[in-house]
Amino acid sequence: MTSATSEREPGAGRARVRAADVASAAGVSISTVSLVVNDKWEGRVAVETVARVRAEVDRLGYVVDESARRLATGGAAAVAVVTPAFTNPFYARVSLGAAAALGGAFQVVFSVPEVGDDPMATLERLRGLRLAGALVAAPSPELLQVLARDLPTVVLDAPGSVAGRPRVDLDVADGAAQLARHLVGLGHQRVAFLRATPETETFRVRHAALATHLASGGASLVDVDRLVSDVDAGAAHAAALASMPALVAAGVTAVVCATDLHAYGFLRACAERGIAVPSDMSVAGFDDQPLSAYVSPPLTTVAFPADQLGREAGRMLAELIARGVDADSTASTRGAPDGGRPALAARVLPVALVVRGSTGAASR
Amino acid sequence: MTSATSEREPGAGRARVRAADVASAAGVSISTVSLVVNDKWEGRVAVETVARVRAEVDRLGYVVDESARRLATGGAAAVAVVTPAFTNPFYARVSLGAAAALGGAFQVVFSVPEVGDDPMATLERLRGLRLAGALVAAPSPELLQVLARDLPTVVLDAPGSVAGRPRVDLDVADGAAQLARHLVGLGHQRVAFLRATPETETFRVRHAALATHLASGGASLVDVDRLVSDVDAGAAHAAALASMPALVAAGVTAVVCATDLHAYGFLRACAERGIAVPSDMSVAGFDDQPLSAYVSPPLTTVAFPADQLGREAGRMLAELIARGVDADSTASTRGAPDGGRPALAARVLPVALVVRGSTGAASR
DNA sequence: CTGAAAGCGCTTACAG
DNA sequence: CTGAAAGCGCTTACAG
Repeated sequence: MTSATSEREPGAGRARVRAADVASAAGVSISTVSLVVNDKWEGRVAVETVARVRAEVDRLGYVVDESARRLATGGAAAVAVVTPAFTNPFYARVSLGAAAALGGAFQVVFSVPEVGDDPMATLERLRGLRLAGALVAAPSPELLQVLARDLPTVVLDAPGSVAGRPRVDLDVADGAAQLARHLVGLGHQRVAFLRATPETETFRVRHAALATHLASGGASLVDVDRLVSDVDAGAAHAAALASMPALVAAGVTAVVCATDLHAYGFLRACAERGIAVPSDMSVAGFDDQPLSAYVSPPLTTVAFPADQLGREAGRMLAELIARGVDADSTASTRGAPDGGRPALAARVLPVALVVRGSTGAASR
Repeated sequence: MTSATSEREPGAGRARVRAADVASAAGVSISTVSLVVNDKWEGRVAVETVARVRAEVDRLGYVVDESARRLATGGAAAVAVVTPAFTNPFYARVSLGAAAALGGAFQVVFSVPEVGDDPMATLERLRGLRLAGALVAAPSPELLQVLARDLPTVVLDAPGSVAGRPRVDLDVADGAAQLARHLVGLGHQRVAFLRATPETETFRVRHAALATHLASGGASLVDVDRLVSDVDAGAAHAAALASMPALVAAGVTAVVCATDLHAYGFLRACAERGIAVPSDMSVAGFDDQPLSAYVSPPLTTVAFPADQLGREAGRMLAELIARGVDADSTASTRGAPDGGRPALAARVLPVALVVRGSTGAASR
């Protein structure tokens, strides 16, 4: 009672209950316990026995050891969800959607590159987990290559990167087109783009499609120095402040931001510089984050169906795994529709422009 | 070539490399491979042998199977991080901090209650993972009770709930006090509180401490009907709109919101109702979310050190696990300082009021 | 310095 | 309907 360490041996109370414990308590064999807890007893174990085993399972609080189960079955029960940023609510929603679609059948492991470890190292660690597959959002090309080598992989939001790979994309280009038409309709002639770093495919497409559709509407995307930042409101704010003079000098009347997060920072910079939105300057983003309806003014943005993206990709991955087919062979499946299930190669989700108060008629 | 299914057998290419493969390739035994990959070879394996094994490990791409390793060592290599909401950036930052502190030694598993499964079911699943411990943020009392029963657990941000349990708290009461003094100093006499549901301890304390310190400053916290919502900007916006007339009728000049997320919704409601912030109404929150500096006006709020909270709790949990002591025995350690390490019972992190543009002198 | 063997807790044919 | 036994891929005394 006086010594804190002697009153209880270290780790006491944490002894796990094993199938053997349940078996001896119920007076049956381990095999029977296994059959019962895995619901494979029908026609193989007497109902009374099942009841007896279940009672002991409850009483003792038995839970199957996943490590042992996986080792025995050779099954890979985990799926990795790899996203660029944990703190970005967009990816949180994507992850949630994926977990909803996969959580029943697999343990979902979220990779957290933000913690600062080398993504490759993370991957190595993941490989030890007997992964059944992976979901990779907006990946860098290197990451993609390593991951998909021998693992069923579904890629999210990486428009145009690797053809023929199972993937679900957002129709980012169409979103940019809608936004371009909206701005042209409002009379904007000179538009700038607040770019994101690192510049993954999805950002490149947003930029390029915007330029194309602005041009076909008779307007132009003007290049402004330093109008680029990480995906972070604070960084975007600083970039906006730095390039504001150039923006004004170039006669820009509308700025499209690579993400809503960028737009928040840009909006604040306008407020601080006395630039009225939208009367002096229109501002728009991409994502439609939950908060975008609540900033001032509420943000015009291209809405991406985050949870649908995650859910859809999750479903696709589940099917890929069920087929027992890896990414490479799926790619070659495309040319040979054999009347079986359709190829999984690609799915594009529609996006929608949401017009709110941050865009308006072009100022002179 | 024509049949998509015959060109490759299901799952082909996914055969894992085992220690036995490395062993035979290197001409050594499995034991030696194990010793080498676990860096336990010094003084036990010849350096040339080590080199040979390592070469084969690299060549074959061998990664130790975690399931087998855990089974063999009996080690619990995973730690669960349980937070109320995945999509709330505050908890994302907390989780990141925890992962940073624990990620090296453990696999960190994030529990995602938002997916909609019963938290108790989640817990059962977690138990099969050979958890070494758990971090639980702002838990419901039931959850806490089940979790800590036989698992080293550190509780985060649950002020005043369970005494004597290893925990790290935010000095929420002090934050509320600072905010109360700030408002009193600005001349506010009638203040309202936008409450959060579900009302966990941390929210109760914010509310109570605010009331107390407002009172001691000669001001009062007035009760306003329907001024309550989920932790969500949209829900808060609706609640704000609904209670705005009552707020005005009651002569309230400042509203403190349970979280910044609530404040975003409230701010928008003010904008829509033509209530100027801060000249007509002051608004403040708790959290200091990354975005709070970028809303309009920038939000006065009590800053919580999210990553420090996660990191600190992670460190504490790691020590708890290293000691091989569970939550209960730690509690009893408190009364018996035996010259050993200090009790882990509690740690309180300071918080700081951040004054921005959303609070100002009380309107008439 | 090296390897054969036991054991971690399961699942799954297989034999009764 | 039930159980003994092999095997999943490791780690770790133990014996050489």
